[in-house]
Amino acid sequence: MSIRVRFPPSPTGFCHVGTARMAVLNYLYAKKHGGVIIFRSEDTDKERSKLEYEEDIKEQLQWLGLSWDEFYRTTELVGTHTKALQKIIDEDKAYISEEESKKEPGKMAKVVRLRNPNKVVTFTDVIRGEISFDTTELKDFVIARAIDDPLYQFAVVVDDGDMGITHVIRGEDHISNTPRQILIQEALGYPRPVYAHYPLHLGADRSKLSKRTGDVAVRSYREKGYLAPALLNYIATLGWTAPSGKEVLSLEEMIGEFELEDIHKSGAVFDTEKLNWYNRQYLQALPMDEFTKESNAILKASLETRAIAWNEAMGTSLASLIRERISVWEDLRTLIGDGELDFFFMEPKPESSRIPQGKVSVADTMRHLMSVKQLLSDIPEREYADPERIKAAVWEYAGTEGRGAVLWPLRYSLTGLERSPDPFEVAHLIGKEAALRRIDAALALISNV
RNA sequence: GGCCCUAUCGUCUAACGGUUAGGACACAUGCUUUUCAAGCAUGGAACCCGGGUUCGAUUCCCGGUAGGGUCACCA
Repeated sequence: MSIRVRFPPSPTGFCHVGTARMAVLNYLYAKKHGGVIIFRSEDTDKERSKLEYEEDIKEQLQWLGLSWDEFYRTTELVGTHTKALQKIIDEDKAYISEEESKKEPGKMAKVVRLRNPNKVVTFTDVIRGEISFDTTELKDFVIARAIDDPLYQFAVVVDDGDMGITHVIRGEDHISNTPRQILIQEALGYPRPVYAHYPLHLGADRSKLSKRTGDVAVRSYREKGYLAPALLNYIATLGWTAPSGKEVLSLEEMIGEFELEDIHKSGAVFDTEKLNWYNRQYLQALPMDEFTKESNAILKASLETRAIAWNEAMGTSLASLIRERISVWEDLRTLIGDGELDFFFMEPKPESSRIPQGKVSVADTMRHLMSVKQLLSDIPEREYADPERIKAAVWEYAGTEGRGAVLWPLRYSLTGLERSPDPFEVAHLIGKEAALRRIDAALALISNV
């Protein structure tokens, strides 16, 4: 029998990490065993369901690299629900009950209730083993608001049955719904699928992940500049460990290693730090031209909003330096927003008092700056293209005079910042002419005091 | 509160009765060509508690405790 799984999100909000986890786990299992994946938009709650959310869920899952074979909307299947409902009413396994509406107090409504056989339901969960419930306390629970308006519990069972779902892989918040669904299933005469309930992930304080404990929408991670494969990798390994022990895995590798039995039993805290680490791994692995394209786009946009002239060539040569410093694209926006990269695109504004390093005198600092300027200007233009060559030119002098005393004022004059990449790299990137000009500017500044 | 599930470093986890309890993230310290970043090295850091079973329990069983889930005419 071929495997058929489903992911049935309810389109009542943007695609969140939990939705993505459900989709990933189902996807991995189906792909591993050559099964069929059904995406079913569980839109039975007509008040909260919106097409906009359904679109978002599809969009984000596709962005993550997931796909499905069949797509349905629960509300478009009501015909079959009504038929199934009528069938068990006719068989007296369910009945219509006229009672006061809970949705509209004061009004009478005809809801459908299942005739509960009041027995102990036992089922086997692939992840947790045998679980049993006494369903007596459930009473004759409601399965439809009206004959043509089924509740989720009922619709799910009918749809799963009709679609031949063989494996139900879902969060453990559904574990106590399972006996209820099994009762409906048995009334309807459908075969019981294999169940696998994975634990929910938690917020940093071990509480349930909600809007309050941080970002949960996939789209917000995307907007912050997380890479799809990185997020996917993290989400998949949050609650599942590959038998090989590998932590960084491609979708293909995950499919190859995936088994339901390896899903953990306890809930894991969603750790943004670790996600960032994953993202960095993937950022590092990006082809350089792809990285540059994106970093240039971010750089350009950010500089232009601050009215700083954009320089494509400069941006491109900055790429590898940027790659060393960020984990997520958002980090680059922060970096540039804080002005830490400005000196590559405009003249820096050093403060004269900070040009000398520590207690080094102004006179000595000026002497060093002038010497370094001479050493730099002696470098032939073509050799200036190599930062190593620049370092070599200055190194011996810095060694004898004191590295800090020489290198600090050099770097500070070039960047105007207390923290920056090393002076040789900077001198190389901004070019010989600009470097000499900036040293002159610093000398003028410091001698005026 | 009833019912259900879970329990190893701060976090994610490995271990499937006998290990110096391993790895990753984070953290601390050091090193490398001033600062920053990266990199490398080193380090601190865990078996929830109490009973059993056993020659021997982190591992198996029971109880407690804690956390989570669920108790809708939501999904």
